Amino acid sequence: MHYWLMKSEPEDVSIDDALAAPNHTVAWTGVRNYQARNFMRDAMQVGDGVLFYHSGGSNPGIAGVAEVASTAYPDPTQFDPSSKYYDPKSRPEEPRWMLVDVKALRRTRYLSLGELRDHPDLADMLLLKRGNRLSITPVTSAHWRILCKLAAS
DNA sequence: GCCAACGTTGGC
DNA sequence: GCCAACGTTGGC
Repeated sequence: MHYWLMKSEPEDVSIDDALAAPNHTVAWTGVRNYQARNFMRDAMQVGDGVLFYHSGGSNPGIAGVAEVASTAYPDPTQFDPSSKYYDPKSRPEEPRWMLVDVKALRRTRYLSLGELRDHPDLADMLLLKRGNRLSITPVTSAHWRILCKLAAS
C-alpha cells in the first residue's frame, strides 16, 4: 500500500470531472515524464491512496481523495495523431507511455498550496520542494495522515 | 506574462 | 558521454 499525489489541470480533468465520470474513474492520460511513468508502471498498486491535486490555476492545491483503480497499461493517446499527447516515436509494439486508472472517492476541504507550505510538518513533502515539477510524487504515510486530518478539519 | 527549474534532444 | 540549446512545467 502506497500513497501518491497526482497533479491535474482542473481545466483538463478536475476532481468533479472525475466524480462525474462513469464509475468515478478516469484514465490518467498524458504523463510524458519518465519518472512519473515509472511510478505508475512499477510502483502503483490497485487501492493505493491518491491525493488529487489541481495545478496551474490561480489557486493550486489538493481538491480531493482518490485511489488507484488499475494496474498500468499503455496510454492510448500516445498513438492518436489528433491528441496533444501524441508521440510519433512510440510504437504499439513497444509503448513508451503507460497510465493507470484513477477512481475519485470524494472532494476534500480545499488545501491550497499556501496552506500546505504553512504547515511545518509538511515541509519535506516532495511537492513543496523547490523546483519540483513532477506531476506524480509519492507521499509518506505520515504525510498522508496529516493531510487527511487537515482535509477533515 | 514572466521566469526558475528541470528534462530532453542532438551535435560532437 | 558531454553539454548547449531548446521545450515544458507550474507558481507567482
